[in-house]
Amino acid sequence: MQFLEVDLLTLSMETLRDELLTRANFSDEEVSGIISKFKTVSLDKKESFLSAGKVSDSIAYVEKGSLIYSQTSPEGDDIAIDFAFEGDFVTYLNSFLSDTASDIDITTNEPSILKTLSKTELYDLYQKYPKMERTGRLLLEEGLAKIAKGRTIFQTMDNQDRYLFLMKHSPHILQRIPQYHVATYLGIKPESLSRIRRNLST
Amino acid sequence: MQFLEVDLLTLSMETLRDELLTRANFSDEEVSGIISKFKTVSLDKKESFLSAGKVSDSIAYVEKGSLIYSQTSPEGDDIAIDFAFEGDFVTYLNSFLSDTASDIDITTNEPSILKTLSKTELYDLYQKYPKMERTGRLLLEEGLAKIAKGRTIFQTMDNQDRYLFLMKHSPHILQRIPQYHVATYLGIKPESLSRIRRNLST
DNA sequence: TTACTTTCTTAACAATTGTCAATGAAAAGC
DNA sequence: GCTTTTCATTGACAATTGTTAAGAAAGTAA
Repeated sequence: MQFLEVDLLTLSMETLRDELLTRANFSDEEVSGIISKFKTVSLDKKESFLSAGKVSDSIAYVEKGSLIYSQTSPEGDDIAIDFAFEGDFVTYLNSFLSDTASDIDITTNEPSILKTLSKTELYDLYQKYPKMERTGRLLLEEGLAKIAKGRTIFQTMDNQDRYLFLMKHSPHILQRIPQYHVATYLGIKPESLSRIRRNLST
Repeated sequence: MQFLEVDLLTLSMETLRDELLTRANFSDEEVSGIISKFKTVSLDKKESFLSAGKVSDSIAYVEKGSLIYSQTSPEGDDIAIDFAFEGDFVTYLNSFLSDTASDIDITTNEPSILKTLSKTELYDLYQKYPKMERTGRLLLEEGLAKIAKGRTIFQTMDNQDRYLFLMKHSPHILQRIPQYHVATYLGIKPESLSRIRRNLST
């Protein structure tokens, strides 16, 4: 059991290493220096990574598991904003960049292993390894393109087409996230999603 | 008239200069070297900056005027995806990053003056001025935070609240963009936006 | 100015979604 | 095993939005 965990961590460490290596030509020592700053955090199901009211002062690389970004409406409903899976970087930029209180929660959807890095440590790394700026820029470019596409989906498709799009392009979301969270993520009520699914199966 | 235009260009040039200066400590020579690579382009109303089917191979800084990102639905309707105003950088990242054909159009909403830079020139600048990576990263961070917020609005607010949000946070859009474009931007039909406006005024 | 085009509003009806309440199924805890 | 909780589905009705078509208002050009 001990060995299994060590294997798992070793494997996961290499994943983050690959992530960094593919985006800039760091030397092995540089990559090790960067990775050594990350801290491993294990969270149970439904544990919080970021709570509304607190400042998002770190980023996390998802080694294993999944997380849900959610916002509580004035009526008290929880609305899913986004999801994160293995290989994703997690933070709430609106809070992170301006050091202001977050209006969203980020909680685990299942037991998860994260590699975290504080904002201070990240900025130290930018200072120490200027090539990191490129890694940061490339990750942000990909993230921006992805989320912009997501917003376009909302503007151009109706509810059923959004669900079909999710089935086609993000089946892992439907497999791993409870359906009522998928519904609010699509901007509709769980009952409406049930109806859409029923219509599709006939 | 000649003088007026020169004044205008000089003024506008300094705007882009400020944009660069505030995000990294470039020397005056560096800023001049960077800015000299931009080309000034004047477009009339409803002229195209990017057409669907073509690759987005340049970025543009909006010196004056406004532009509309739009997508044509399978039914042939034009849907506004985003708008750009003075001070914004314009490109379609999905196409720009992967050199694939764009599925959206970017056209001027009014006569506009743009400062354009080709992808090749931009990457040369990243190479020549490593500090540019930081400028790029910072612009992307702001852009990502902004567009992520926009998507959250879609997921958490109903149509009326989205319109009220736009009134409060982006009144310039309502002042300068035709209402039927604002409607599709909000994900609704122009007739629905009219109804919402009528309900609000009673 | 007049004529023309574009944009915005209105109304009636159809279609979709939300709301509320009840039931069934699946998962979690004991 | 059982019980309890959570989640998904269904149906009836209300509320909202889409559709279609018409006309009013605003903007453009001759």
